[in-house]
Amino acid sequence: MKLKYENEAAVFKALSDPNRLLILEILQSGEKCACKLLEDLEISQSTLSHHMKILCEAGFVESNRQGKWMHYSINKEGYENAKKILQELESCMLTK
Amino acid sequence: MKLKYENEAAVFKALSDPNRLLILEILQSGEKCACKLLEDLEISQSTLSHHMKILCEAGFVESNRQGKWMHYSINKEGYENAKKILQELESCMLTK
DNA sequence: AAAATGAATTGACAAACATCGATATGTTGT
DNA sequence: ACAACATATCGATGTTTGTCAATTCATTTT
Repeated sequence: MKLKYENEAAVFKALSDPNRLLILEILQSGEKCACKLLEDLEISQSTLSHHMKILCEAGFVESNRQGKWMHYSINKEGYENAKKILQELESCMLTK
Repeated sequence: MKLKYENEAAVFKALSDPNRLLILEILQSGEKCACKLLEDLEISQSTLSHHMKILCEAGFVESNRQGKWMHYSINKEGYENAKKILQELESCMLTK
């Protein structure tokens, strides 16, 4: 089923940008607000927002608004899902 | 270190295309020659060759020429590497 | 209600990517 | 050496992606 591969490809696509990997690493040390991420990440505010959307949609990050600040934190589900896909890909369990 | 993230991003980028995931799955059932892959994969010969190069360079696939046929097979190292990166990313062990 | 502030969205643009047809390279059999 | 075949490379093209500045939206504070 072609759709399946597209969903799975999207998961890895989220991990295929250096800035996004850096964001994930920074978040490993705990929840951060967007403004804090911006300090560490020589990119514009709109670019950061764009990356965060991709990471959230792929399940790697959770967001929660606290007042006017947006707080981001690691969502373990994304990692579990990515590892599961890798595992299935490796053991020939994907359904056609 | 910026370079580190680029190398890691390239690993996941290799997995971020539906056709390449399909190729990996097909190879799970054993070594295949390019012509066999071409039969299953509604893409042109040059496109297949391009994808195989990416998969090989990212460490997911090994190639070995047998006469005029090129045989491709799964390279476990790529999967181990990808899982290692995911694990490090998850446990905050990446060196800055 | 108005001003201020943080984040998301929009529109534009260049770089990267997937794809193809055509051509080149490498291998086998005549 | 040559013809046939399998694969790789090249050049072109349309699409996707990462990026930014400008704008809009949401929230808080005055």
